[in-house]
Amino acid sequence: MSIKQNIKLTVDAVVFGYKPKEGIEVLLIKRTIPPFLHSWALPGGFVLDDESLEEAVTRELETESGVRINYLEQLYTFGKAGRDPRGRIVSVAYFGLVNPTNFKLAASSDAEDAEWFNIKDLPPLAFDHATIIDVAVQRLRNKFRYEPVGFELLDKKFPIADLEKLYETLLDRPIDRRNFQKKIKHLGILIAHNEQQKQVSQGRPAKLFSFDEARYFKLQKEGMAFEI
Amino acid sequence: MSIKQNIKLTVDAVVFGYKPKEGIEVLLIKRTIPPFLHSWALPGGFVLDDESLEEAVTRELETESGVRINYLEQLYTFGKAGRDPRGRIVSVAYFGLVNPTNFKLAASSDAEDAEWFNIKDLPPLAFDHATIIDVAVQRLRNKFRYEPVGFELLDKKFPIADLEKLYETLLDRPIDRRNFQKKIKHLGILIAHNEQQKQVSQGRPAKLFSFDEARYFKLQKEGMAFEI
DNA sequence: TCAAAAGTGTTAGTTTTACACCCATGA
DNA sequence: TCATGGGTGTAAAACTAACACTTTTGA
Repeated sequence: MSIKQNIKLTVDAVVFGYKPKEGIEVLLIKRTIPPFLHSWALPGGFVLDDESLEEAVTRELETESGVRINYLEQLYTFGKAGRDPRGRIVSVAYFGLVNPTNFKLAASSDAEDAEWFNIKDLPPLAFDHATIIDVAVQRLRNKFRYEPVGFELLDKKFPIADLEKLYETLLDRPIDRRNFQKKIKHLGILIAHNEQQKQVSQGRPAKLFSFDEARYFKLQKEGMAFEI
Repeated sequence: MSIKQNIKLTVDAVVFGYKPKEGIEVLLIKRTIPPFLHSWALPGGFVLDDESLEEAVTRELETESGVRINYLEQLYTFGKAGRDPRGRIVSVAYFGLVNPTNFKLAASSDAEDAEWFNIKDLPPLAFDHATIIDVAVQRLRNKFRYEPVGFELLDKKFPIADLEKLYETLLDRPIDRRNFQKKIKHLGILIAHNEQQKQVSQGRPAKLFSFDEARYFKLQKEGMAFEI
């Protein structure tokens, strides 16, 4: 190839987790190499010559934080000159969802530390990672308006109130419990179980539901309009 | 920078035009250099070291086809190894909309020819450009469900039927004229003019409308739910 | 028996859908 | 005067929004 081009390519992952008690969190790692040594940053790194972009993100996520993820979509490519002090570096950012209770975070060789941070309370970040997270948060906040959301974020079986809280968090306003249930049940994505939540706090124990995966993924693919 | 990485970065543009009579068309150029010499392909090319991705697409579009565009959004980044026979080349694809009647296509130095092709009738394409166009068409087909569409595609002043035909093309089914008008007028994005369409064919001449740009761009930013 | 959270229906208002006749123009 | 396409309203049905009392449990 005769082209002279001095651009390097990286990938970064914005992985969101949801805890009904805490809200929406994002996975950050603490850098062990300059630039931005010891700063918090998104997991990510250089793409190898023979791996796909998806393989690169998955690999970096696993080696830097121990998180193995099954939902990842491409978010946006950030390519402004000057976004990295080392030179011209273009980064393809990915957007992931996980249930954080399924993992023990394991900072490994490439990262000093890996932690969940509430998106309302982020530390100073390396590079333009704050911007990338902003874009990802917007994407998340739009996503649930045209596809179902929750499968990757909640436990396998969950009380309907957890799903409702997720939607309240995304909408950033209270939702009427009865109308929400009508709407969600009408979508047909929930399966009711004859089990009740083990008591964690006071009050009447809630019935548990899970997602009807076939219908959930069908709606995810086809799209829908969710308005509440 | 110590990293050894042998990946090159290109940009490609999927520019859609709309002609009420013909439907939705995409701008293609005929290649003057190998690989895929003389094949039809998307306008695009290598990113220069000191330009942003947007600058790169705009430049390539203008030099290859003479199209100067004012609506461009990033579409997706295609990075599978093997998508380009010259080596590992990652391409950031952009999505653009123009009114094709505003331009004379001018194939220049870098392209043998530049032409509009109906998206239902594409020639064989270079690289993975057919896939890229597929992704762009999906994007276009989703776009009008959550933002207004038409401003970049139609004439400044247009009969409401042109807008309706655009939506029918995107939805790929007929729309009730009266309900469509109610819906669109209710959005408040149209300004009625006291002018009538110059006769092009038979029948009663239509009133002309234009977009209320302030309101149009407000809805575009905020999003909306369009269902008809 | 009290406090906490879950379960559950009805009504008014709004939105959506389906549907057909008359009007202005050029041929 | 005919053919073509444009302009326009109403009624039934579906959906959305607002609202409060009862039940189950643990403390």
